Amino acid sequence: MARTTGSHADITRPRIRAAALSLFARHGYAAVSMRQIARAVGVQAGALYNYTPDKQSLLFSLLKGHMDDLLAAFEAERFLGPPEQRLEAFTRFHIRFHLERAEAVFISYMELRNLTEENFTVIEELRRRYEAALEAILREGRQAGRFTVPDTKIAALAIIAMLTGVNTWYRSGGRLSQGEVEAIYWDMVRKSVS
Amino acid sequence: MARTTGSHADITRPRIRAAALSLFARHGYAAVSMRQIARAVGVQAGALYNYTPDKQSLLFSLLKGHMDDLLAAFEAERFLGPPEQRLEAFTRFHIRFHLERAEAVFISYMELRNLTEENFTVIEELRRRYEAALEAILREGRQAGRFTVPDTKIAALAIIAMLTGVNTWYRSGGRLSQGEVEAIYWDMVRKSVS
DNA sequence: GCTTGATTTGAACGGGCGTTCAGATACCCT
DNA sequence: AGGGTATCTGAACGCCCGTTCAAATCAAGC
Repeated sequence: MARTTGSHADITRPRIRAAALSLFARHGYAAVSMRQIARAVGVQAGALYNYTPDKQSLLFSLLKGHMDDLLAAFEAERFLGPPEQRLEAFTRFHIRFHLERAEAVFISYMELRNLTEENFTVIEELRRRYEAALEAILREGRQAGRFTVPDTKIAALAIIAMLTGVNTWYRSGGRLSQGEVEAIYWDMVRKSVS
Repeated sequence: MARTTGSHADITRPRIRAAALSLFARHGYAAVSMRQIARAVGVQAGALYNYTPDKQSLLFSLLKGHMDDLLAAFEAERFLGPPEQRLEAFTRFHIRFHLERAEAVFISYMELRNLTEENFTVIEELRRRYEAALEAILREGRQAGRFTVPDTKIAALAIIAMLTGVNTWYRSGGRLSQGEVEAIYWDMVRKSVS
């Protein structure tokens, strides 16, 4: 009989994913070899191929997983109430979610060009869906006369770029707590669409 | 006597830099080989080493050149007048300058991690100087009672992240002209610090 | 405790990497 | 016309790459 419980795969697979995520974030996909990932896991390079058909699929799986997590977490939040409240919830959610997974966020932006065209299309569509969710909030706020936004599509992209920028400088234990950072950014976001 | 005018170096050097810039932007520093760069220039790989001691120096030179250009162009603008006017000038300058050199901007963000520690420090310091220039505008505007900014340091980073985000979606010939984009972003920046 | 299949090893494959350098080439100068 | 040097070629160096696969190892169920 096959071993179904407690098999090494249950342990090795996440360790490979974690090692690949960390190494890709630190050195870049192209600069990291399968042997380096294997070494980080404590295994020979050949063993990785029990878990991924190739290096490209490993990258794609990490990015796809990250985007799926993002959309799932977003939808689980169920933003309710008036537009201002929903925009604030989005702002705080975005900062919190992205700070919690800095490495995944990093490679999701940096390694897009290392995806095959087919894989890139998939990730881009998921990202587009997330952007559309923010744009919907802005559009409804504008229709309700609560927001003044010349172009909701661009405003959505601008806000996301601004918020994601937190990841480039925030370090926990620094001058500001995460809550303070959220408050500062919410202040700017709120005013920028008022 | 040495050939001093019309030497091939005057032609080859910029072609190497242009090819490297373009290839690094498209595929990433680590994924591009010296042989690929040479092929794009129409030369053998060995010839590149008449112009750069090694691949790392070539990358650093491109990034350093970009940052020097940025600071030189910024200082040449001589932002004058009241804080609002200077902030608007900064906003439009940033968008214009960055859209004009999308490839250099791209690698200046993406390839920082492929710099040696020493080279990274140099680029980081130049970037810090640019950020400080924006922060100075915000700080003076706040002191003059024209801006409401809870944290000028973070506001500067947030604004720069928002503005640089234009590069990820803007394509000339698209729905909006560059002037329209500048106007939309200036509207958001202005309000965000009001 | 043996069988069986999941998991891993370790070696090999062809190929590309960054860099070096002796020799060939091309062009300016006298 | 010929000398001299800036520039380039082409081959070579040792090394690492992604991937494959037969054989070894391991652990669960009988």
